[in-house]
Amino acid sequence: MSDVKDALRAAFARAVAHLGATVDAIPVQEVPEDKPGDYGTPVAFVLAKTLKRNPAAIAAEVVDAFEPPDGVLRAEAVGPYINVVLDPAAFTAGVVAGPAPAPARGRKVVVEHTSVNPNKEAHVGHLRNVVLGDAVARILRADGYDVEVQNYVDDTGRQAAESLFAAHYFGETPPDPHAPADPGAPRTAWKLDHWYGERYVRLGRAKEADGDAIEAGVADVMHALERGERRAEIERIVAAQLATFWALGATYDLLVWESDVVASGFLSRGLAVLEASPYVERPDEGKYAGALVMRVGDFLPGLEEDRVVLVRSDGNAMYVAKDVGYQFWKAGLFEGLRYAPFAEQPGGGRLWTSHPAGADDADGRTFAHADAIVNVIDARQSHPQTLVKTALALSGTPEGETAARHAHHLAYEVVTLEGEAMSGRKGTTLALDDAMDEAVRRAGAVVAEKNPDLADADAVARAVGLGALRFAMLKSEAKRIIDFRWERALDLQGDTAPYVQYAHARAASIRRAARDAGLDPDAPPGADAFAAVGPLEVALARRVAQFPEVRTQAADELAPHLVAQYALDLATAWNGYYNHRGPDGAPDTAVLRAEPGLREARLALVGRVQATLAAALDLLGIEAPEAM
RNA sequence: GCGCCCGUAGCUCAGUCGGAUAGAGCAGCCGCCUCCUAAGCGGCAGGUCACAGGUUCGAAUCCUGUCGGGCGCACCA
Repeated sequence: MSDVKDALRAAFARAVAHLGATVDAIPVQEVPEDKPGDYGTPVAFVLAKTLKRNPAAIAAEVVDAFEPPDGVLRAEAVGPYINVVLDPAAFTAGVVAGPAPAPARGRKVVVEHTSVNPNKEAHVGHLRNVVLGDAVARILRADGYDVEVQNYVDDTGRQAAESLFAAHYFGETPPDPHAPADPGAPRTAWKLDHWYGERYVRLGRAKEADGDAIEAGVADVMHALERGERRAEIERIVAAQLATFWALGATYDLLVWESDVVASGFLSRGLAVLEASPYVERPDEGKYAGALVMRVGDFLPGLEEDRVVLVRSDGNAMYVAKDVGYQFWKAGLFEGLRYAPFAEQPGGGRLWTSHPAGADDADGRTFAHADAIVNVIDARQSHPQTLVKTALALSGTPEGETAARHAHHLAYEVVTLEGEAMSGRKGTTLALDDAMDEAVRRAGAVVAEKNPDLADADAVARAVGLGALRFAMLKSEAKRIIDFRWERALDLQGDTAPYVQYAHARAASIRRAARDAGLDPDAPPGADAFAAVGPLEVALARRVAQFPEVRTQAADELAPHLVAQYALDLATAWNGYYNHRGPDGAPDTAVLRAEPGLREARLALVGRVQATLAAALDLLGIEAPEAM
């Protein structure tokens, strides 16, 4: 059924061959609304050039030679276009039977996303990273790839050190993360990421008056972190952050700690590989004396300074060098991380973590060894990401070159807040937890108003509110700047998740009513049930049939917005079908009141629509309520 | 200065790797619930696809240039 386009390509190719011509790839496209036919091809234009003849005449000849595949009635020439008319019964029945399962790709993709500094609460800028990465992982998995989601924890960085030091500096003791939360108290009083974040911002302000002492204290904490002495504290902050991401519906396979990457020797081994490169050197004099630098000018033209520091003259590695080691490991070149369970995730599955005291294997599970790597990282980090990739390519090793070729930086643009840049350092952010609370609150108010008798009102409010938030981050391309504004992010009508969810609930409602009427909505319709379906059903079924190719394209392009746009299109097609009226002004697409036979066919189509809406939403990490 | 990204309706965005009359949502106006969920549907209005060249049977889409906006170019990450 979704293979109709493939079948058409083949059929067109045979007809074209009949004219003694060949075309490498025959485009098959949907026919515009008001033109005759369902699918069509402009291939006659291409042939016109080689055959040096009128495209309309060629189209007519192709039509003559065309033998319709199953599910297709006939072809007709519409000017220079060649359009085909589907057999409504056969096509609709094929769509209702469901799509072919996604092929097993036999390739493993490691998706790294989230990677929020473990020193403060996540804000709505991080929301975009989490939601984008989670959706990409879901899409790749659904499209047949073996997917592993990693979340990198920069536990040796300055930011983590500042938060830990801030608590000490202000003489405050962090709250017990297991103590029951006081519902009335602000999160900064009991949720550890918020608690530390508040101290972190306060410490930033205190630097003006007491900079030297703070600097010394932070440096001490950084050294302690490098020795792994304060890992437990960072782990508690990470756990607090994860609670938020889990509530959003994201899950992970592995936390990779920077300190473990370093301790496992990936940094030094990565550097050893790079040092063998003719592009890497250690100058004795000049401004880079004593540092290890990489010369990238041949590969990245136009740089003011073509040398990049990998290891500082004081011996400390730069982020780029550490990341090269990490990326090598992802690609399977290095071994040696140890693993321990970190948590059982509400969304499913055990979350593992790298850990110095862990085991060599994780219950028989193998991490890394990626065939392809996707790094979901802010577009502002494009430059260092390019440097990492260049370093892999410059390593002179086939593995490094392969890793570079299959590493993708999924760059997303910033999220501004009401037109203003956010700063975690200054504390001018909107906490993700607060945004989620507000989204659910607003959705709850609408649920109470629209459907006061709804049984699972709270669960529906969560699904709708969080769905709206996620959808707002996903519906346009990653390279678009998003300005977070309450009215738009939490809008519940128009091009939003609730619009799609509502269409889903409406379909579910019909199936419920069918059950109440003694029908089995899951029973396959009889062989001749589809005889009475017409153009309205075909138009809807055509939309449904697009789903697998949308999913595959979204996977190939790492572009969840394609799925979001498709979900809107399918919901629109379904709503239009549902509300359709005949020439007499009376509804003409009723399901349960249709004559027997047609009734079963429509009911089955509605079931397929519902399943497809739910599947599309699931790729975006959005729940599909049965009622709302 | 150099590099990357963006410029489509008043606003926010889609636009099937060059195809048919450029589509949605929001905002505005007009209609539709004795009918399976009106968070919905139909209609009206709104466009020199930033600008100028070029390639092509055909360009919002590809190439060159210009203008406007964002980001990046540390011994930070």
